[in-house]
Amino acid sequence: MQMAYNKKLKFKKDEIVASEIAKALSHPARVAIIKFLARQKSCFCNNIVEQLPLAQSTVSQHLKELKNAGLIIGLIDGPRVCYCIDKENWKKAKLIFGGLFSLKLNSQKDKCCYAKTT
Amino acid sequence: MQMAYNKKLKFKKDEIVASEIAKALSHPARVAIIKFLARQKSCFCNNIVEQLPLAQSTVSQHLKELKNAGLIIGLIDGPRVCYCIDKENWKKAKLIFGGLFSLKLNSQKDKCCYAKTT
DNA sequence: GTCAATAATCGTATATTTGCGATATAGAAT
DNA sequence: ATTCTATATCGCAAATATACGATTATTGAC
Repeated sequence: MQMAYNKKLKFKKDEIVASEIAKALSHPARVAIIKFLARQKSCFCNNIVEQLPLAQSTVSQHLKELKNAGLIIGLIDGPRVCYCIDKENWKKAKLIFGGLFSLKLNSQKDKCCYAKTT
Repeated sequence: MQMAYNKKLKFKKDEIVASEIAKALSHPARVAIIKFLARQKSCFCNNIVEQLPLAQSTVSQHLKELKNAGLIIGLIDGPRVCYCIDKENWKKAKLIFGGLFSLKLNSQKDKCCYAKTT
């Protein structure tokens, strides 16, 4: 799971962490899974598969990615697996993204962005 | 820029929009660029290149992706290009992600997630 | 005009992601 | 034990992403 040429390690920790959460949410299926898990009480794997226009094996892969990113937890319940959002990590992710989107934007009128668009 | 086998279109609009913003932020270089632009008054392209451990052509590609996602704007200023955050769209992105991370999580104790971890 | 500087694009190599069918695994039911 | 169900993993193909050097296009300075 390494980035091409391993450039990832040259970035700051917080930038890497934020990008990893973003990557976990960078596919509509994974966004859909998160939304589904948030509102469902029952969250067996097969319920998730039913919700998505993808094959079971593909959904399983997306679940694995969300699990690796720490956003969800999978728990064995008899022959099935029950998935749910990892509330602890979800809270952390919320804080990280909240921080990113709350960056105070400097007014740049006096320096640039006053010419024609590319 | 199509998803494999074009499955993207089978998802809901809001899920696609959220995933596209997430994808734009799914690389540490692009997170770093956003953070840099937020705090800088001068935001010429070469300033951004200096900040990153990547070649000019690679940075240019990352800028293009952020531009395509609508998160930044590039404006010609003489021989240079000045980049800045698209405040309007940034606000929208903030709302979309805010909405996602503010999903009320149902308590799932009574239905699942009480067994051993996978 | 020529030259230098800036940034985008092209071409290419490599890595990663996405997707599916087939198979494997594990537990439940019989 | 056999069978069924649920899910993960494997193997493969196609699509995308990442990265760089080389080239191109544009502008400004001379």
